[in-house]
Amino acid sequence: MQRRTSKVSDAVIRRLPRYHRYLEELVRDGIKRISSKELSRRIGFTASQIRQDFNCFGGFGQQGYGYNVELLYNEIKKILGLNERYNTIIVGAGNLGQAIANYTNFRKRGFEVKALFDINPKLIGLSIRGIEILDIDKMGEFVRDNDVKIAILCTPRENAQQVAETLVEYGIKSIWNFAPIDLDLPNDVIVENAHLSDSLYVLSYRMAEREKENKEK
Amino acid sequence: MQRRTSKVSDAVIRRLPRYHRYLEELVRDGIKRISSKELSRRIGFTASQIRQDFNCFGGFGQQGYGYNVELLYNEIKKILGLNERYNTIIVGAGNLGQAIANYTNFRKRGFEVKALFDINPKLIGLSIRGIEILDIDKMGEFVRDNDVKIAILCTPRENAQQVAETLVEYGIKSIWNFAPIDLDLPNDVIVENAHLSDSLYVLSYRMAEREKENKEK
DNA sequence: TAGATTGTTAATCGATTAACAATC
DNA sequence: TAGATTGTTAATCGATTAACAATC
Repeated sequence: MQRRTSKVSDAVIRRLPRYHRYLEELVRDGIKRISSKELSRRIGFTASQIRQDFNCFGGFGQQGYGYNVELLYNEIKKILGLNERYNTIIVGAGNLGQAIANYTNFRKRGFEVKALFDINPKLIGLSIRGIEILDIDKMGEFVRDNDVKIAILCTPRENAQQVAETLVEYGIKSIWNFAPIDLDLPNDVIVENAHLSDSLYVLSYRMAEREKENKEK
Repeated sequence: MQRRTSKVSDAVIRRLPRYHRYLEELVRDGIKRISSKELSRRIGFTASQIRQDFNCFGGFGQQGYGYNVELLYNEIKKILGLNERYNTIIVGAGNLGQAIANYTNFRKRGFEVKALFDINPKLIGLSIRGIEILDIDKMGEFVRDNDVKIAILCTPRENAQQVAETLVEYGIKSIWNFAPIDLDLPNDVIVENAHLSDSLYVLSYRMAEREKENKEK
């Protein structure tokens, strides 16, 4: 139960996907090396922060030279676990669930949707890009038999907690949660929220703030 | 250009939608008053932080009593700008764009999708919940004629920057960006990112981290 | 070798938590 | 009045930035 692992802060972790994106672009553009200064100019973090961030995971650079783009990109990929493949299921085959099943980018990155589940008899039996929508009653069996590592939760808010508990019973340890609710689950279950409405409300907050500023003038 | 407005930090702002959610639940459950201590127990922020956060916007509580749930809920709603209505358009009518158009929750909150836009002739002319998919060439005209306040950007990464620039030319000042790219736009344009893959990668990071911890044992 | 740039330590800044006087 | 709980100031903690020695 000890926690030796020098915990990397959440702030750093949430910057990693952005590094990944920019490094991918550099690779795409055929750029071979980059300094923290130049990366700073592009990505918008300070050079100091960039070096600090990378050094949470070990030194990937070389004094006087900078960073080898390809090497750094591969390291970040590995840190993010993007060298692995993960079987996933989508629970809740409504519009959002179907959209995610349809979204090929995730599959390209190693996240493969093996099935969708729903309670709606009208949906059960349909296929999205060759992925079947199954009865939610079959979920437990499916999880056990198909080495499912991630559940993508796209049910309405009302059902989310209960469905999540069921998933955990069946051995799921990672949930990507789109339902607008904070799941209450055992500590060893990893939950990452994609609360779209929270994000939209921040946008609307900033609009309201702007409005207020303009009035005050 | 002066910035007198006592700027509320991003950390506080990003907690507001969560307060909103919990307060809504309290209202739904018919609870009339709540102390920061009890709210802390439910929401998981410290009582101290809760009081600090609310006091960024003025004192909504009463010593010895706590907070009136309904009043507080309405204040948070107002702060988030959720007492307003906003006309929106969705640009990019692929799976994600369609899913968002279909998602009735946003409309209930005052975000009304007036049209979708796409370049794909197969999609143009179709309707999603009575909302038409129009040719992207009509976008400028539509924005001008329909008091569109928010553009929801759901194009592929490759087109996002260019489409965003066009939107800004037509007067759009707020963009909810689902494309996996950081848009480079004038400072007065409000951009809120909903980078789904970034969120997924954080999940996969935590899985990889867990894996490593287990190995080290 | 001289110049560039990292890795890392120290300084600063901002956000969170604790404490408590004010007051309902 | 006594008890509860806020609003707010002060203390602490953690994250970001600056500085610089190490070194390619």
